Amino acid sequence: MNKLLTVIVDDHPIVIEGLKTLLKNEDNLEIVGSFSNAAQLLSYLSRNPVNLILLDVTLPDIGGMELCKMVKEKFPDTTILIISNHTERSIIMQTIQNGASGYLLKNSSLEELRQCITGAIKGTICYSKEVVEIISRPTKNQLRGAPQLTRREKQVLSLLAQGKTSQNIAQELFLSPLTVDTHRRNLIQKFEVKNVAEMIAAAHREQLL
Amino acid sequence: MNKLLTVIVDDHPIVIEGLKTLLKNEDNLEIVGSFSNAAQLLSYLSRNPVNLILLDVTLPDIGGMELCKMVKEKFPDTTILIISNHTERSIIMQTIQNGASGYLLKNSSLEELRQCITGAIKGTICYSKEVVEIISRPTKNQLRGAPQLTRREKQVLSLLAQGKTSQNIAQELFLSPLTVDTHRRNLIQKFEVKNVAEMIAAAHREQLL
DNA sequence: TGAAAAATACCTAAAAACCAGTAGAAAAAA
DNA sequence: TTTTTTCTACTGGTTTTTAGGTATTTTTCA
Repeated sequence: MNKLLTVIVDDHPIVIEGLKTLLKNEDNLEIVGSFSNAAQLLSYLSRNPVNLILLDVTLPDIGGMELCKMVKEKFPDTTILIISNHTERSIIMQTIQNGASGYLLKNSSLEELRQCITGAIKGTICYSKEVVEIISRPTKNQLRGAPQLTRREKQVLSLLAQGKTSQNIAQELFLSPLTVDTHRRNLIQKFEVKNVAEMIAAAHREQLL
Repeated sequence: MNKLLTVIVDDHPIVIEGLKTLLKNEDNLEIVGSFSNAAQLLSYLSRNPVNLILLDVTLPDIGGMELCKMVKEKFPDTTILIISNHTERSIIMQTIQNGASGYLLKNSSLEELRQCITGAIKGTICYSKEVVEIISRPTKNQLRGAPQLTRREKQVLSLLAQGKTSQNIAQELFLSPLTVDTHRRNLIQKFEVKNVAEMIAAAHREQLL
């Protein structure tokens, strides 16, 4: 089997050197080039065959995200592995959407790197362990999550969103206005907001209205 | 060019089969999955790249509307086409507002479907013929419409939604609290609501926040 | 340039919301 | 059945909003 023709794209020379060293002894892989920006890579690709690209997402000229997309359009048979420090879920998901076959953090072990490369070449998408964690843990928006509301509180919230005053609500629910007031205060505490206006906005964001 | 990776989400197996059959012979599109509820779709999306989602709005678990929004937040590059039987204007408009790239009725022709898919992928929003008719005749709701707000009013509205008091806002905008008060009152009048809480809810409905 | 719209600011007073507690009864969960 | 949560209601006090106005200065645009 031919060796995998591999290039590295990263604007940190140190990272390039590190990867080169790490992969020097891999016998099914040969590093044929390394570039510090997108233009260099594209120029090289148009002249030479490449099987695998190890790509950083932060580059001086084009965002790695777009670059990934461009490369995949022109050279769909080339496998792209993202090697990055970004731990934001959205960025990771986006790169995959743009055609990358995997995502590794720069502190990944050689073992993980090797595993991801072989996986990616076979066509599967491959993440390093930490990345899997990031993907599987819901976003902080979901993490903080909508507060747990009681039945009564939901009722009161909904009536507040209709512009009703405590008195109105009390009449409607056959309660003392003071009780409604308590519910209102508990709601504001649960939502961790300053007043009803902000609470309505928050409730809307959390799809509670 | 790669084939468009397409998934179908509908709780009617018959619709799924129908769409599959219709699209089987499209050579620039490949159906890689079909799901009967939102949870299945989300789980698949987190693991696999998808270019196009054909989505029904009525699903057993989450409303297609919310689902649409969620998907677009997490995977903004995925194109969503709504395929539905709902002919209510508000629903159609809402899906578009939530990030869908088009809306078709289930009785649309293959020709229309094809046209909408190519259009949507290119970034334009695409409706089938009947849907265009529905949209073009405005409803009484649309007649009342969202109020016309001035620049300052929008600012104040936004800050109110953040739970700020008139004093806070005044400081932030270098105004007299009394001025902010005036803006607030004008806003409440324009929205024809009773207080700020209801206004925030209304503003959210009209997609002004 | 002149009219209309928007932004600014003020007054008064009542109504409502917000804050910080407490506490008994009812319902749900352990 | 005991414990916990939820629902109920209260005291007392402060801050903010709301409702009725009026009025000057900027901006905008026709």
